[in-house]
Amino acid sequence: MECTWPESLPSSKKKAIEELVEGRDIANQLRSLLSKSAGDNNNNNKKNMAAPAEDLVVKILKSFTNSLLILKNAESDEVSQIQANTHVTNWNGGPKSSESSEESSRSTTHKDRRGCYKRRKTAQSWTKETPNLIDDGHAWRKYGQKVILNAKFPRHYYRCTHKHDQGCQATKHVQRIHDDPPKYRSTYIGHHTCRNFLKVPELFLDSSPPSDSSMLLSFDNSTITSKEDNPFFSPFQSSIKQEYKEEIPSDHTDIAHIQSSSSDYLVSPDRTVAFESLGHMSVLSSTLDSDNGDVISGDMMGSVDFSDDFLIDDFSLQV
DNA sequence: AACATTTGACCCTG
DNA sequence: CAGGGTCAAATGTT
Repeated sequence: MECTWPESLPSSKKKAIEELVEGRDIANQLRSLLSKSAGDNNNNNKKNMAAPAEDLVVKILKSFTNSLLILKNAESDEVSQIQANTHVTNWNGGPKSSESSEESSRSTTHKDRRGCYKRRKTAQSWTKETPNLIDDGHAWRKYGQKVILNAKFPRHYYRCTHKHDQGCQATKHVQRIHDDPPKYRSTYIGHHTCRNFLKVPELFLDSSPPSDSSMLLSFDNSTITSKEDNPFFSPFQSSIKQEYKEEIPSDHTDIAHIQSSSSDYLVSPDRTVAFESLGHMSVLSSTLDSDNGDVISGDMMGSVDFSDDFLIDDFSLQV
């Protein structure tokens, strides 16, 4: 499949974005409403608040449903689920040569002492670029570092910590690609089959205004992505301990600082409110199962790892 | 002691 | 053969 995100958004996607923006706005209203409600919830106005909140929630769900339908009907819909507006810049779903350059086409043979050395053949990969080093919620273990030709910075190779105990084949490599405005390109290869990351009680739906520092799932700057795909996914767990230390700019030298700031993105009371309001209203599954099911459970599913709780939350919201 | 990182060698592919 | 991905011994950290 072609993996590069089109230069100009198709009109259907623009429409989808409009819908999502509307959904966000309504969610903002809902948030205000709920916060007011929470402010004086020991009064007797529970019932007053319930009706308009419900109405707004219905609007949100409808808006998201429309978005999904639009996206589903768009060409290359599987990409759109992931890439619309995100930092993801490339998706390698099949034989492709530009960026990953890692496409074996021959059989691999084991050799002696390196034992089970086996280069991944057809694993899908996708890249994203982030200005920060952000925990993505998985436990990664560094297994190598290479100086790359024509690259100013070495490339760091990570595999899932649970490669051995759970057979998780996910790997990634991260390379700093810009210095001044720090920019890191992460390439994820394969998907996680482990379930190591801590469950996230909140839904990371950014229903807050753009002024909010939250980035995850923001419909302005990014979109719903899988946890795997989203660099801001990781809530509590710092999965990469000593990553990038020689490349981190002076003001980011403190790993702990970086990780805590990523947590700031993630733990947003606003999103918690949104989740608690919406989480039980999952309606989408039927739509997705009937139509997008192939996308979810197929290759894309495999590569992006939608098989977790977070995925469920995501799609529950999108209705 | 257990686990993670570092690092040079090995291996694969173009 | 060069470049890049992976392995695993050595070393560091908790």
